[in-house]
Amino acid sequence: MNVKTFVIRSEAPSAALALVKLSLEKYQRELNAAQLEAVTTTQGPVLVVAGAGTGKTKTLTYRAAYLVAMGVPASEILLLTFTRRAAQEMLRRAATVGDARAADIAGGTFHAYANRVLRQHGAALGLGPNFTVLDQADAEDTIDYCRTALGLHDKGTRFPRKFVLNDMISAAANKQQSIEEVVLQGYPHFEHCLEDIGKLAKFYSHYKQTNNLLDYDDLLTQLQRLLLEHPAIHRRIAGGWRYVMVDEYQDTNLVQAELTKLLSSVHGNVMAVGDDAQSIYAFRGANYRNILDFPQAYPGCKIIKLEENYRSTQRILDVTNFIINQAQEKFSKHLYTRREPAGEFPALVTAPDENMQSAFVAQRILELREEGVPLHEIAVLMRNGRNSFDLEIELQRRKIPFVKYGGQKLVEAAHIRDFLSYLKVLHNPKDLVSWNRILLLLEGVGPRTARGVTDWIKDAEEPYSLERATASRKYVLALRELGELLGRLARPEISLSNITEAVLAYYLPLLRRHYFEDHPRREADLENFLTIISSSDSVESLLSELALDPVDQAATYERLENDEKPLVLSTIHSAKGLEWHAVFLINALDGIIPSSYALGNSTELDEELRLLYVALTRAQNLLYMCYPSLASRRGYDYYLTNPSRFLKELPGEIYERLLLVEEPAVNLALNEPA
DNA sequence: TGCCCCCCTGTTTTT
DNA sequence: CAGGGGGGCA
Repeated sequence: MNVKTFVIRSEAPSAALALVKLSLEKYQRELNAAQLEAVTTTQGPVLVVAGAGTGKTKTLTYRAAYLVAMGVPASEILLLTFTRRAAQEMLRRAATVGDARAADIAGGTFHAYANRVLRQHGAALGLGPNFTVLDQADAEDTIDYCRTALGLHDKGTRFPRKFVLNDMISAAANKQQSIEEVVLQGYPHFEHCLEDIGKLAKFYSHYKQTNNLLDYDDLLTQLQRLLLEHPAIHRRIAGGWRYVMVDEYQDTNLVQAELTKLLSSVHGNVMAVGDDAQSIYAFRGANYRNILDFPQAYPGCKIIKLEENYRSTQRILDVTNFIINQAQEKFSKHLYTRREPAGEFPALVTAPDENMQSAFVAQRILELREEGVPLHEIAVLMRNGRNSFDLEIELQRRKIPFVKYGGQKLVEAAHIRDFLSYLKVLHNPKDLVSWNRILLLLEGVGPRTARGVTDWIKDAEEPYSLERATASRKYVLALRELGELLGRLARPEISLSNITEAVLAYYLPLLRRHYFEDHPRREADLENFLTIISSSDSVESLLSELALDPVDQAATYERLENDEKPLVLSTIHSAKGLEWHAVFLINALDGIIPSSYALGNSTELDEELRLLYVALTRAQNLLYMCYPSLASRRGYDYYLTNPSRFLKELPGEIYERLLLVEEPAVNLALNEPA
């Protein structure tokens, strides 16, 4: 098909034109040719393939500012990004580039955007406006609840666990496949219970429908359904977006790709930005093919490549280019920089064991700080959240403040979820999963009793009159106390802070009993959590904020004692899009990166390689790739390890090796005058 | 029948 | 380190 573009000239007021001319000089001065082209190409579909550190964010930011300066109302621009943080940061910067109005551009994740639209138009699908969003842990609990309801819980031992079930159901939604296909392809060892899994998936779906619940995948698929099945609504919504921009397009899944198409279908002005070499979310249904297929999906699409790197030194790029070239699937970009000088060689650091690795990292960080590098300009990256435990202890010992991103989140910790369950029940008295959770905290109440009570709640007119739920006198007092508390707090005039205070007073004794061994730590967590959420103004907004934009600090969070901005610890996934002066990658071991789960499969192995690539390309000036040659399992039982297979082939002339040795006692003797 | 405690195992990454 | 399963006990 031949496609030409025909530009309809807008009759912009001349004042705006003058402004554009004026600022165009600024754009020409501050952007390179490819970036400028991406910024000023406003009509039709555009794909920007942007290598790591090539000014991707800058390009999007300037484009947003440019569009607004051209006179496009901010309310007609939609910017979809991977995290809400990224969107806010981008819009804030856009406002400083050109026009303060740029800050009013609608931005956020696909999920957050879907949430907004569905609250408004969900009625067309039979959704109430006050549906509850289930985060992953909620979804798992709900699935577990459904499993029990179907009586699949005591059918023997081989039934998948709740998080596996959730993965299956989610994969089916994200890849637009049937649950049977997913199980047969990805979980052949569960083929024998295919039928029960299918039954459960159906029941779960039905349960969500009748209880006004949406999980993450539903947010996307329901929005898709809304746009597909209701042309009038589709026209109105898509008609409102004159410009659609999608960041990190390589991490979109099929549904998101489809949504992009649907949302931009009226005006046809869509820009996708991404890097196929940085696709790291396949486990979530992301398909990096989306970005490769973009030109086919949007005939007439203009492709712009950004290849000049502004972030890293040449020596870092030499290593990262080599790394990514080991991929089975070849990438077409080759990053270069004009930065001078070439910088320090990236270092491969072999530590005798994990403690020494931590000691090295901590010591080197302190040295850098002495040299004037602020702590927050340094990051320690790891494959999974638990890889940093040893280092965290070392950092605490040396009083180095840090924040940790990724890994287990505060809102996923059992005690925080307990606490939130009270709020959820207040928000939605028919939330049986949350009821179940808080009932189980009562002394003497187990699954069976809890089940009886939730069965009663399901049809109860006054669900807070809990004492009517059971004939057994054993629990009546505890149930009455709980019911009265909730009944008192359910009034609309009670403020969120009053609610949290009362719930805390009620819950603390339960927490101490239930998590006796480590309750002080958990109490501290809870306190920390309450400070974080104190800015919310209602239970409803708090809950949906938490589901869609969870407090992204991990549960272990060192409070700062002074004003110094902390060192950053982060999983590689959470480090996406960020950069630091110095980057330490720790535990770069075979079996960790690449993960042992990916070893058997070259597609997954490639994703691990891209992940390593993402980690290393975060570094501006200094890069340390560390691994311990001896690791321990559960604190004893040491065994030898191998460094990541991806690092083995690195040519000797592009990096340097650092062998760690303990300061020999001899030196002390020599330094001391006899 | 239902609850509680101990032991075991293993979750990579996130909206 | 946390959650699930199994066994023991009321």
